[in-house]
Amino acid sequence: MKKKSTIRDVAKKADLSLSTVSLVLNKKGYVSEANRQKVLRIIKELDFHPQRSARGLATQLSGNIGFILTEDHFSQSEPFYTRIFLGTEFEARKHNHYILLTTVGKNIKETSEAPRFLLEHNVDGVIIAGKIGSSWIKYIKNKHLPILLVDYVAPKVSNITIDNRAGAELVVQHFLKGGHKKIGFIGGDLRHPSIHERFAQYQSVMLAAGIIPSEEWCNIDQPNTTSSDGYEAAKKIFSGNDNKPTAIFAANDAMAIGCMQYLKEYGFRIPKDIAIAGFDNIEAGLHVEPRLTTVNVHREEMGSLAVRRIIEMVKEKSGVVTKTITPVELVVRESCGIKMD
Amino acid sequence: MKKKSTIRDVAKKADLSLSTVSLVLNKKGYVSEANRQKVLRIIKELDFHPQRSARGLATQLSGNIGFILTEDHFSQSEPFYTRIFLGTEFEARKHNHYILLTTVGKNIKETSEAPRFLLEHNVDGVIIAGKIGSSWIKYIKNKHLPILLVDYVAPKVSNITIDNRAGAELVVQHFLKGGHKKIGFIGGDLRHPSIHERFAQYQSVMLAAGIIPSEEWCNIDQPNTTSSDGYEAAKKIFSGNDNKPTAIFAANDAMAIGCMQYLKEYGFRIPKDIAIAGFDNIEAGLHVEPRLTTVNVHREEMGSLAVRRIIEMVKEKSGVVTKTITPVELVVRESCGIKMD
DNA sequence: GTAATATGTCGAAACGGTTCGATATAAAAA
DNA sequence: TTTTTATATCGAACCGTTTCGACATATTAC
Repeated sequence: MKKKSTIRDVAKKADLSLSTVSLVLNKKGYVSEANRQKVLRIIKELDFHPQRSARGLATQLSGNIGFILTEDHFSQSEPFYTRIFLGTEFEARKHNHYILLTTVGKNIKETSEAPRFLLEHNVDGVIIAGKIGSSWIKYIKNKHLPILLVDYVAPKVSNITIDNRAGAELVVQHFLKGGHKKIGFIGGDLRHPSIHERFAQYQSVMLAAGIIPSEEWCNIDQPNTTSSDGYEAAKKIFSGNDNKPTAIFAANDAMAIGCMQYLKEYGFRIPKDIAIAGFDNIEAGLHVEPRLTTVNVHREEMGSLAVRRIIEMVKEKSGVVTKTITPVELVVRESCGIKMD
Repeated sequence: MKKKSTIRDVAKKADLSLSTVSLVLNKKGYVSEANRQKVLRIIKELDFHPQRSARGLATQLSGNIGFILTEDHFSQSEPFYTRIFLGTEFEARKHNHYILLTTVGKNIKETSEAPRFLLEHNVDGVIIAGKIGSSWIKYIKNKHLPILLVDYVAPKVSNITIDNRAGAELVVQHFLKGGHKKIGFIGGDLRHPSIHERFAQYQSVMLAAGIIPSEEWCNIDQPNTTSSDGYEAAKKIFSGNDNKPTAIFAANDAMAIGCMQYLKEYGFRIPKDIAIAGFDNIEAGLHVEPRLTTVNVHREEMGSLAVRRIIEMVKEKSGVVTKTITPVELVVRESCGIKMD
């Protein structure tokens, strides 16, 4: 029907200048309380919303935040990073920002072009979730854009990570409390810091408990951390090997589920013969039989934390590198056969 | 290091006016081939990229496309719509557009506020994936924005849908060819047009084959179409009922998988005792034992189709309502125990 | 009582593009 | 040859906001 209203319409109707209205809009400078109320009222009346592009042009800020995911991370059937994205989306709304999601190849050469939002200076900062090639990080740094890594680390870059060590410790202690000694670990892609930390902490807790973890209980050679990697890892450990573990700590839930699949097919009873626990607390862990004991990770919260942090970084421009660790907790279900007390 | 270059820098270096450079940029009007080449070369040299906000302000177009998903659709563990989103993202890149993803409550009242991109006129068109309350559609229409529904229908709104009837027919025919007569259907949320069509076509193919589908073979009362709904539906059909079907066509893969879970737990052998097929061809169908026969849906393609279509709609402004149906194909795996020939 | 400071308002200049005539020349039609 | 039409280039206005500096008034300090 009627045309979009602009700040001019508001100013005219309020019998004030553009500047004053703008000051109200941005909560800046001095405006008398009476006029501020008047302006606010008229803005409501006209259903006025400042136009993004105009504001962007004037401030040289887009109000957008780039969210980069590698293609393989996005395509994973279990939406781990997607959940983090969702968290960013919610939080961004509150701060009147938009998230621009894009996927890229692992390294910059693999893809024909960089995300357009980088080329067009259409984001004020970039959040990267999960493992990514360092070439990308270098490239973005070069554009002088704030970067924040989520569930990944790189030198001199701010990040938000999971308390993997605490999580691993909770799992191993839980097994120990249940009387297990021969606790194994399955994992893949140890170059991912999260996986690496989980493994490292598994080892040190075992040693601290006076148990030397046997190599026969473990398999960390899988290329990835999907459920089929878990299946393969289980095969390696449980086929033709006398020194079998009685419990398995999987690097993540997907692998745990693949592992369970193998065990069930080959007649092992869970948790009676083999206890098992994962990490991440993905949905699917609720739908397996028995339900999977795991470590809960606050994915949405990591996302919203990331947004708050990156907005700060955009404002500050100081370039201080911050490292934030988000807590985890043990979620005990039936796959371990151990009661909480 | 150096500042972002602007169209002015390009013009100066090329010894041409702003207008001419702009014409080259937008492939409009007349520009001599020599000058066009010169401009293009200098753009490369200066690594110039027109700034989004400036262009947006001038054209009154944002270059953004809104992608709306209801919260429950997004949160589903199986990323059906997420895949469609991915398709839109890829396609949008090619057309130099961005996708703004947002989630909303089922109906407009449930959520405190409309997506900001609607308020701020920060999108040129809106893609809605999956079922959504009609209040939303009305609201967006009111903003005079082009709308395109994907995997959903509403009166007087353009859409892109799946050829559900063809898919259902393929499945039922496949069962019939395998000698099955007592073919059941499980489903939920029949108000979703896709589910409804699958069920309707199941019925009509059965009738056409001279079989009256017994109610005892079917369960369509589940509230949703998740795997636990599938589990429940299977329980209804297979517990305490003599007239059991020998084959089950599930409204989607998630339900099929839930159904398989029930059957396995209660000692039915798949496909020997019960054959089963789903719809959607989700990843998880590959990871169940036996692997799930299903109907493949081109999700990414639906997404890219959607983007192309909505961009056309933005350009045309004609408001012609179009309905596009995307094809499907049968994917035969082991869960039916029927060979292809 | 005057100088310094805090508060309130506004005009005008950006920000970086697009696009509408106006103008000039070359090619085609009369 | 003159008139029309197609091709090429440009200047200037415009899109809707923010923000700087100027100005005016009210308050406080000295």
